[in-house]
Amino acid sequence: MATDCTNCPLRRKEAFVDMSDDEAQYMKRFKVGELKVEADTPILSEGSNAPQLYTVLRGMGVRYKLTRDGRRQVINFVFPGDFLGLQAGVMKEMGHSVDSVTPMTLCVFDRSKIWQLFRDKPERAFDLTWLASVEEHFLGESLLTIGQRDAMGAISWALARIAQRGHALDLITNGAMPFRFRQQDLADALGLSLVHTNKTLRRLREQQIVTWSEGRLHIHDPEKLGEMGGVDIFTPVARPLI
Amino acid sequence: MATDCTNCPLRRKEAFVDMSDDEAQYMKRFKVGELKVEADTPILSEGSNAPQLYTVLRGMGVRYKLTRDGRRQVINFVFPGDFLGLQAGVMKEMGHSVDSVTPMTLCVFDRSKIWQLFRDKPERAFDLTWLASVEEHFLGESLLTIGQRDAMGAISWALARIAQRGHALDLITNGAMPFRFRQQDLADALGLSLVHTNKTLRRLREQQIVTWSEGRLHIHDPEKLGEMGGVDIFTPVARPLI
DNA sequence: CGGTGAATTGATGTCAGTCAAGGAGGGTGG
DNA sequence: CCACCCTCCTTGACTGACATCAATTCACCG
Repeated sequence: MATDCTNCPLRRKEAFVDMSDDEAQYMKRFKVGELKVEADTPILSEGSNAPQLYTVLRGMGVRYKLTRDGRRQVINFVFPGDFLGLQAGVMKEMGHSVDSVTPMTLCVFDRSKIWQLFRDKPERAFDLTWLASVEEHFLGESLLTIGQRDAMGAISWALARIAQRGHALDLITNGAMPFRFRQQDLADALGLSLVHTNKTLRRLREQQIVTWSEGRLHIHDPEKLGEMGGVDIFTPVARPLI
Repeated sequence: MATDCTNCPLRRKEAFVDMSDDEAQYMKRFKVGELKVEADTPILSEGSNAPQLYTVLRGMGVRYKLTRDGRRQVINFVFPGDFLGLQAGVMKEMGHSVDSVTPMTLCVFDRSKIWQLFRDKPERAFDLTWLASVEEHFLGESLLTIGQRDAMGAISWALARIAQRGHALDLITNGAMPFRFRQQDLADALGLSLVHTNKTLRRLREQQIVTWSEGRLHIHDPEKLGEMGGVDIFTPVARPLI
């Protein structure tokens, strides 16, 4: 039933650095199961100390934090191949929550085995640090965007990043990829209001750059989008798969 | 001349998780030297692949990124005990630049030895991942602040975090700590204009919460500041020292 | 003692937030 | 099968927090 790591469909995607058969074999022992969740389900919760770690096999979601007065900051969008729960794995607790947005399939790993991994497989331990660094790198870019760029620039950046990710994951067919988030999710990711996000998306649509409707993101002009967002859509960021 | 890791003055600070003598002994071999830089000196630069990694022994600095049009986003403030260059250590390149703001003393490590560390000292490798996670955790909080909070909330948060760090490092004497940054640095950290930052600081001063002048931060009302910023100043975040 | 960089303060402008209302689609139950 | 409700998207009008512009002060320094 569960997908065998050695046959993991994600392994061959351009989004990830190569994983040897040997490594896949090792990860197979590390994997304790598979979890399917439906859309809009909490997966990890901020402040908790989750006993399980996940790699996203299928589906999308959001990482987010909440303020005391209920405002939400989306940290980033979760795509297949993303590793969830690392913070709980090494620190005491999660710094953010994760919810599914579409139905998801998750590979489940046992948190208690993470230490084994550091002891037995330094290459994989290195990959974990690498992954944390990729995340840190990305968050720095988010910070730059939210702190310094205007709505048009911010939304271009976010959509370009998403398109880049979609491209690396082979999700794009006929210039479009599935993207079943709400405008509110994007607004919360960029610190913008829903209304202003909507109006900015309209401008991008009118300029024939991207159209986002009915859960699909049509990238009409990837070059333009990439240039506006400051992202090279066709050059994926190398990241290891856990 | 150079400080011996086993006698590192940072080890005993509350800011860091305990390091055994054994570990300190190991780090000593890992350390290749010490570097002194004066104020306002570039230390690492975004996009570069630094051959050396540093732990801050003394002094303060800023991590930052620049937009194409020259705007600057300060990622965070660098304090003693911070580890610089991890991104270059595991990925190809740095995601941000680092400049000194005061004179600094840096412990220098050789990037090429980082792999040895993963192979020989899994505990220390684990600490590296831990460190990256702490950083990620912090950046998530920054994102929440910049994206969702207003100027007063954001500045309170930033100053409370700084006070928390200062407290954990024993930098506070008579309710004040050295803080030789410019208002522009804080403004760039929070995505605010210099003018608005200045006016907000004035309000905090008038309310007898904090006073920042002549390179010193006087925290008159830590409870209030902590509450406004959503930070418990007297409970430091546990982080490993590398 | 002119020059430079930082802090400060007031005046003015604007980007984006908030408020409000309508429309489109989907689900449900009477 | 249609009325009702919900969620999400869309659009217009108004408002406000913060940006920008501009000028002054002060400290330091060669």
